[in-house]
Amino acid sequence: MAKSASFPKPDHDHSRCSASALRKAETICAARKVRLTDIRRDVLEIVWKSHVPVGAYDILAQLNADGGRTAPMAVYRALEFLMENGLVHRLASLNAFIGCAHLNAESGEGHHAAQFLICRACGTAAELESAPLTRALTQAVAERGFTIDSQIVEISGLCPHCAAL
Amino acid sequence: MAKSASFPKPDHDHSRCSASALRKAETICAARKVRLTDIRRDVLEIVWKSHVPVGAYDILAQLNADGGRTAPMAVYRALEFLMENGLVHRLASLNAFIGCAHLNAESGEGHHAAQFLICRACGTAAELESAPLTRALTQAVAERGFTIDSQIVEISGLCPHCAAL
DNA sequence: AGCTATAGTGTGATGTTATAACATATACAA
DNA sequence: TTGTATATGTTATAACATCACACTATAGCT
Ligand SMILES: [Zn+2]
Ligand SMILES: [Zn+2]
Ligand SMILES: [Zn+2]
Ligand SMILES: [Zn+2]
Repeated sequence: MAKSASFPKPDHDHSRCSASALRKAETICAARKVRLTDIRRDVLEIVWKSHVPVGAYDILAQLNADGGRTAPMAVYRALEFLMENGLVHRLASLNAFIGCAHLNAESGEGHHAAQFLICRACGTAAELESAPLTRALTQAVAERGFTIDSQIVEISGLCPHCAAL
Repeated sequence: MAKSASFPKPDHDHSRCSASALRKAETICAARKVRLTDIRRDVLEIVWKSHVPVGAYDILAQLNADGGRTAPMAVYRALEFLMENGLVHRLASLNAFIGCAHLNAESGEGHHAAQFLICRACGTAAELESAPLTRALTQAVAERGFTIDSQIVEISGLCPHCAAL
């Protein structure tokens, strides 16, 4: 398995991130035999416009930028689908959504546990995949006889790029 | 330092938890020279009615149960004060609030980092204080050059008592 | 093609959580 | 007492999320 990616650089070619994510999403949906409909694809595309988590109503506004009349419900339904299929994550501390950085067409799994680093300066959120952290967490929980269903780990602070300014 | 407390038992004498928390809160506020006013105390008392996190509007309803006219703002202001002074925590995954289980009149510190276990069956939330977890988290973050401001760790699942049923 | 079951979407209303803005009151110290 | 900072009251509104029900499109079958 690849080493965890570094924090997204402010000047990286993001069109590659976006295009790759969309391509993988198509593949994954085909493999899972679920339908990536227009609205779902549009929402996913908006979410992937950057590494900054975006609110449901922001997505809505972007969908309707050209005078459309999409309702909030449509956005939430699309997000629900995308989350079920592991294509986006929700950040509880921000009430916002971000594209999953660990798409893997091979894995049959839907949503997976994720940890996030969120920069207070640039707003960028990076998905963390730390085995030691997951291990420590699992262990600490198990020691207390608790059975884990789902976890939220969201760390706010300054990303290396913003700290260097 | 004491070993981390176990998950709150369904049948424990909760009036002790509550009374102790309120007493410590008085002490801490006195030490910090901040005012635990009536409304703040009332809100804290409501929060401590159980180990189940409570929503701001639930608190509001309880405050107004006798026909009062307290407004949402008052509750949010009280909660803000209580959080600043480390007396309650907010659970982002539930939009709800819970009394801090690690009150320590000695420590001059206000709010501290906390981790929570939340039972999906009984709703009880227990504050976790795991040094290894904190260490793993700090390390994983530092490795990526990220500077930590605040963290949210909320783990949902089944508590030992509910699992035993 | 035509039928049917299921999944997806449209629409309007409503529910829930949180904050803005400005007026008034209270505590405390000089 | 009188000023100043802190706390609260009040009204409105912002921001986030879901319900309920009607309608439409799609895929699979005959
Ligand atoms: Zn990118
Ligand atoms: Zn940054
Ligand atoms: Zn108790
Ligand atoms: Zn339980």
